[in-house]
Amino acid sequence: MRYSHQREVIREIIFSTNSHPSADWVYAKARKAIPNISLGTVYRNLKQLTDQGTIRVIQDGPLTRYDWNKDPHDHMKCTSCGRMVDIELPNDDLKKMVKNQHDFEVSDVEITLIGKCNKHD
Amino acid sequence: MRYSHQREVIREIIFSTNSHPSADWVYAKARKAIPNISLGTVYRNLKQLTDQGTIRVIQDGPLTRYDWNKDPHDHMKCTSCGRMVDIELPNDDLKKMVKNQHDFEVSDVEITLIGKCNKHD
DNA sequence: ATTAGTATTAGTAATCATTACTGTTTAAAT
DNA sequence: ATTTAAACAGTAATGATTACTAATACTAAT
Repeated sequence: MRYSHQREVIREIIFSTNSHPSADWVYAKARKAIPNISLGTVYRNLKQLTDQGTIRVIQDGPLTRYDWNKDPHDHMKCTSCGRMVDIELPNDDLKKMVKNQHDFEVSDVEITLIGKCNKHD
Repeated sequence: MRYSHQREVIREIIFSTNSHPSADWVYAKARKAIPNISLGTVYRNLKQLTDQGTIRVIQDGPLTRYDWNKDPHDHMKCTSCGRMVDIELPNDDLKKMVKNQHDFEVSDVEITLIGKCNKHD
């Protein structure tokens, strides 16, 4: 894939945060570096970066977010502050169990824990 | 909540399938019973039925789907046929572990297993 | 360094899912 | 039967994402 300044800026934005930003948030950030960057450019490059495995998509309800962390991991979503935090949960047992009991070959496990983080009560 | 024929038809459609239908699919079905039913009516009633706990929403990537099964359960999504099947997975250990290790009070656990079901190889 | 070829871009229009609005209909309480 | 508000059909508006197009800018070959 050919170099582009826009894509590089977008990549850096994703890699600079743990907040799992939306396309819109990336767009706002990107405009600070490249004021006339187009929203379409943001979407196109987010897709390309995802396709080539540089970043990944996470789904927060109907919201699409992006994440630089490609290691297998899960998420905790706080209902009070809305923040989504990474967490690593074991799932080997889950995979085995499903394979044995349902003959379903699991390639990926997505776990989202919804609740309240320690900043609230 | 006042009775409405439209809502009753929509409710029956959801309860008649295990396919976790989208709003659009429900709309298409509903038109067979009530040809001039409005898409807005479908959305409004799906929301009402969800709010009153008669049905529930499940998220399939960016797609919103509806489900009559309100028991706590998870989903297996087959990458070959796209079908989403219910499965009950234990998660008490998960909750305890997260509470102890991260001081995060889990109210809901959403697990989606992505892989291949036994109809494919 | 110049050129040529094509991926990428900005800007805009189009699409898709969902929600909001509005005047009319209808359930259901009096 | 009359009244009242919830629900409706039809349509417009919104928000997220994708598609289109003519201009621009990487990059490889000259």
